[in-house]
Amino acid sequence: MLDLAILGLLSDGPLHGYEIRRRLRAQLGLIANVSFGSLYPALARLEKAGDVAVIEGQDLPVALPATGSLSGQRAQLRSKRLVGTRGRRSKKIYQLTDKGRTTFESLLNAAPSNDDQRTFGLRWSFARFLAPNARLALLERRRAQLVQGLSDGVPSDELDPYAKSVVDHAAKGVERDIAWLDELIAIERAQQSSTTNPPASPAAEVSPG
Amino acid sequence: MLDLAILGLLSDGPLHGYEIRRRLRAQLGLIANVSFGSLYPALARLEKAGDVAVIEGQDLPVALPATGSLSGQRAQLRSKRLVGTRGRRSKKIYQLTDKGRTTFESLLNAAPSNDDQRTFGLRWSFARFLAPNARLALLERRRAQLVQGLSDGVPSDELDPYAKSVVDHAAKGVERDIAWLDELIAIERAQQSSTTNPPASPAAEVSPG
DNA sequence: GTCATCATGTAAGCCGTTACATGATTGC
DNA sequence: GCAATCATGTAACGGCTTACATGATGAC
Repeated sequence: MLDLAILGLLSDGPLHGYEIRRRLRAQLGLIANVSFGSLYPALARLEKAGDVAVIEGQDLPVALPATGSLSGQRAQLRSKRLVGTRGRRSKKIYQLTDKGRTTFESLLNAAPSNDDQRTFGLRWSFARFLAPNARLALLERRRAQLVQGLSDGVPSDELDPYAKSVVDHAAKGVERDIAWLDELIAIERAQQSSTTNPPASPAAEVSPG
Repeated sequence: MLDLAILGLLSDGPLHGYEIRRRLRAQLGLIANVSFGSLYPALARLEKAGDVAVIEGQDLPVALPATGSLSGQRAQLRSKRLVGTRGRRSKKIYQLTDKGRTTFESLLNAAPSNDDQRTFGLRWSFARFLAPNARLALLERRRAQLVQGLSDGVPSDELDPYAKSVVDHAAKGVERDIAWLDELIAIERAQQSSTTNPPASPAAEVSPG
């Protein structure tokens, strides 16, 4: 899931870790507060897998002026100490590779699993990268899940007032979600039919919001 | 969190694991699908900690009466087989201990942490076990969190339509949650003032739903 | 020259999952 | 008698968090 989010954000252009996190909170309020302890390892993993590649921060000299001094000045030593051992400490800007783009698409499409309960919002945020029919499929799958969940657990009565208020409120929320999905489905359908058999009106850029 | 849910459910009377899970889905749709792989270990842990105690299933003969029944013999043998080694295989009915009751209350009250983002619904389900002022505090803390979250991440524009639709829908959901909390707060306030200084009208049993 | 913020990382651990393994009960 | 369901558990593992540790940059 984190991978999906990272690859998705990088689809719009190179970013460094810190910035990725910032956007994660800002744009996808859902995943708010992904900690560095999971973000950086995830980036390292993705790099190792060849899905992303580092392009060293441009604002730092890319080609290090290889200092000939063996001992060197203390200040210099401290700032460069790590270069030989594990890489420099500065912005590491990540960029999607071709493989990464492929990975992203398969992550985005594939998901009959039940975890798209949480990842639906994330997926839909990246819906522009999906084919129109995949978009519709995603929406309808999600809708079915919600309907299912509603019919499943609704005894509601014979709960004490507090518990009941929670259940009822949650149910109302799910109903709203379904209504929202119905809007989105309608929009998608309209768009699809308008592009497949080009009618009179252009109707460009229909907003799903 | 699972502990809280378990202890809360057991506050209404003894239950066995399977039933706890059933109620978890039914009553608290939130935690739906807690797996056995986490439920049973949790119960074991709680038992070890002395928060719950096992009362062997009453529907099974505790003192096994030597039935003359033929088919019963095999079944009895089989069910007894493990008694010496690891305990019998049958319903294990759990019951809250006094310590468990205390643990439950502290779990329910204590939580300045950020995880009550997810646990709020659970907590409120058990609000009847909270003192009136603790109930109000819980509601107001939750409200503050939601308001905070709303003001935090709302650039909203300059996102593509799909991402925007997600963000906007989420924001609307949060607003609805806040409105709901406001209702609950009003109800609590009314109840509190009506019980502290008893006015004319009884106004018994105000439903928060 | 020091403080806040930006920036990257490691280590330990929690909480939960899936997959596996087994036994008991009930209905047909 | 056999299948479905009820019922309990273990093992392996995964993802994310907190806490820790470090370094660079810019503002004042």
